Amino acid sequence: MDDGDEMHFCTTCAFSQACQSQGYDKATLRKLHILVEHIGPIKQGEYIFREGEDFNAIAAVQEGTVKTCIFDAENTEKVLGFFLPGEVIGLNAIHNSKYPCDAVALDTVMLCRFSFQKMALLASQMPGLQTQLFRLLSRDIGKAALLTGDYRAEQRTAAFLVTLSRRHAQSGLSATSFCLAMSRTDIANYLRLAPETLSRVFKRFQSEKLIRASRRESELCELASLEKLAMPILRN
Amino acid sequence: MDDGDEMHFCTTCAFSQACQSQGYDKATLRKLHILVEHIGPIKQGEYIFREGEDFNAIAAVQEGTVKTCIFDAENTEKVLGFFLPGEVIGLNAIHNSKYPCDAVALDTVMLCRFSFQKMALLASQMPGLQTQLFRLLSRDIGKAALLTGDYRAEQRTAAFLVTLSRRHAQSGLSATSFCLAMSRTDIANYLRLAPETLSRVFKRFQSEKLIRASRRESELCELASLEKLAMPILRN
DNA sequence: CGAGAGCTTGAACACGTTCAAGTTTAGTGG
DNA sequence: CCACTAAACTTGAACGTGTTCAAGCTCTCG
Repeated sequence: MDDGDEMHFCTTCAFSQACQSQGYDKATLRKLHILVEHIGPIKQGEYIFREGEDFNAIAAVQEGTVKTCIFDAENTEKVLGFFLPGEVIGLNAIHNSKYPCDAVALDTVMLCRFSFQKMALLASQMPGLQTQLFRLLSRDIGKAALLTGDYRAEQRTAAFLVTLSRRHAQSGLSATSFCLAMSRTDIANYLRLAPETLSRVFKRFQSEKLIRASRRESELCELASLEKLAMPILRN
Repeated sequence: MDDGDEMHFCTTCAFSQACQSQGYDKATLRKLHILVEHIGPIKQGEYIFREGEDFNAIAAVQEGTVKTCIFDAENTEKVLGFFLPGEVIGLNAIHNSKYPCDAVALDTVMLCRFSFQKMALLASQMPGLQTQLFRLLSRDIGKAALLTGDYRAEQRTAAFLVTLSRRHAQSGLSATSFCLAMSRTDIANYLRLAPETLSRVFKRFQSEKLIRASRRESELCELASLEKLAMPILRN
């Protein structure tokens, strides 16, 4: 891959975006681009990293969807999160140098991988990059809010859909019509609901014309109503 | 306050510990100590920061206990966390330069405050400090695990007590006997349980001789049993 | 001693779970 | 192209845990 490609490729990465907007010279930017490792395509079901493995790199999702999960004491899967294009996985592995969860590709995934050590070193020379990293980490701290609460199944589901919608929109995609890469079971697991409950909520939403969902295709017909439902969780 | 005092004071801060163990020279260390602002005593019920305020500093708790919370859409309080001595508040405020929650003193609190901007700048020159900051942030990402799950009230409560015990032990205090700075109501709120439910769980634990708790004093008589109960949540 | 907040206790209720059976879907080989 | 299979999803009914509501208790501090 030549420089041009790399440059183009990396504009979708949060890191590069941040640094480019800081007005660094091309030589410095190149240092960042050298760290980038273009990984993929990773096929559905393949692991990106596994719990307990040594941490060495964080990665920005380029394409596809990644699921993170752990197996609890009874060896049942617990879904921790979903990562869409533009989002970064591995940040929770820094603190004790081991990945604390599995990361699995839900569909065909392309990644932008960075050696964290080298990136941190570079961050010392590029204040913008350091700030960006701190921000990225800080943002993830409060992220679990969706799960962190005794909300109704309807509210949880609405909040999930709204969040997904907003994240899609941030990538410039449609906010009201998208394709879910994850199964109902995974969503239910993530929302800490029984699959049966989620199924019933989806049905109710459909009968109330809030959404139209066939299998994986989803359309949010009344985003405003969903946002209203999700208010207690998302607070905006 | 003279330098000696400051030095002594700061040995309990995670930052200083990290940097001292890196073998920095005294001049560099002093740069870090200059950033420290010694705040307190803050009286029970006083706010350390409020939601929406501009972020400028993070702070390590020196003494006492801090509660973080927000008010949800229905204007009911939602407790997000408790911070014991040695723990750092404000990390979740970095990403958009506003505190996303309130921080309240639950008893008399002493703080070590750092301008984050200056600290980040210093971190560029001190790789050990930068690493420490990244670790601190990364550690908080997965921290909400206690709330993030559809666990039984007993398991939640056990996990809460065990976590508290471990955090106490880390400060060199007794792991089995301590004084809770927070009210039952706050604990219940934090664990997303009704106060009534928590009360019943405490009663059950006492009748099973797992704990002895009078008002605020708590004694964990069978830490092993509690840890077993909490296993599904804490995973060790 | 009295007032008020915090905590406890009991009984009815509700939401989501569980279990069991049925339906749809996607993937496979004849 | 269709039949077959396994997995995912849906539907219904009984159940259980935690909530809610209402009342009573107990500390603490004026």
